[in-house]
Amino acid sequence: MEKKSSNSGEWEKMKKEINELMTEGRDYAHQLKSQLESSSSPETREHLAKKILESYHKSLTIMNYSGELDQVSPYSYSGGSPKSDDSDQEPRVVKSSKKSMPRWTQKVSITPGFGIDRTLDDGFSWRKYGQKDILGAKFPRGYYRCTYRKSQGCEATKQVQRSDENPMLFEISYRGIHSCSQAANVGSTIPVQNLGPNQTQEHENLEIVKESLDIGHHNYNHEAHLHQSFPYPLSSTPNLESDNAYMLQLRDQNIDLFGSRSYSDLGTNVNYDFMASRDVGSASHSTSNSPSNVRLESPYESFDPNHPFEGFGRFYS
DNA sequence: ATCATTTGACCCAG
DNA sequence: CTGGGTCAAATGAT
Repeated sequence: MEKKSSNSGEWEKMKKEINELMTEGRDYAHQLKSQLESSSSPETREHLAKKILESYHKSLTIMNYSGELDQVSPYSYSGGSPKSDDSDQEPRVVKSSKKSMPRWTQKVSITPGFGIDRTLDDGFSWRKYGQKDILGAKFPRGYYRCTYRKSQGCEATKQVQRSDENPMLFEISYRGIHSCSQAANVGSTIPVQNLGPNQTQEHENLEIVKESLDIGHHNYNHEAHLHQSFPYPLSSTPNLESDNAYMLQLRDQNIDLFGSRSYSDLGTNVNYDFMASRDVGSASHSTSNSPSNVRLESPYESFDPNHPFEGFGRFYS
């Protein structure tokens, strides 16, 4: 299998990223191990566990995507039903430079009260630059680009589209690889400590969801509580279950990851679309800067208990 | 004042 | 021409 020559650049970059991510994950794991031995605060441990998970998640994303470059295998897995998934309605047409960027889709379902943050928060900071009504779709599509596009020339973008059927399902399609410093440092969602230059990240995370959720204007009838707009408790709240649960989850995922299932925590469904080729200008930096999250409380805590999400029962284990 | 989001206009590929 | 993606001025938030 030969890959396009133009892919090699991407490949090298991804390789490097994966390497960094895995190394980082290992380091965090080590830290966590020692933290466990010495009775440290549960927050610290949780934090570490989260970082590890993020590292894994990211590297897997990259790996899976890069796999598409090598071999054309429609990598797709769902967190619940292994049914026809490959049939994504995505234009797999590549042509111009811009559209030839690597692209893959991730289906994310949020669950009230659980790991939404991690599901929607991919660890990168995004800035919204547009929103469009899409033909046939109830909800508009949000367009985001890397916050550091200007400063670092990072061309990564993503689109967030809420599912018609399931308002809690989001289809997030990514385009391009991050070339910004974020790429080198995955663990961006830090519960405590605020070291980042700007704390845009937590905003982004929230906004993304908020927007996407808030855009029911299309089929808004007087019937529903207009102001409701799905105030899920999302955010990058580190409000994870407990250390133990989290650790178990972590272990579970590890198994899955290297087993056959892979990341299937919250119904996260990743759909990788191959094709790509277009070197992303700058090489990846390796700044030690860490965008952080200072979110400790969720502004969307006040969601309606009236409307249960039973219809979406399949999300969380 | 700065930076992010909103939103209609604009661009362009199909 | 149409629809999807992006731009950029206005607006909003901090």
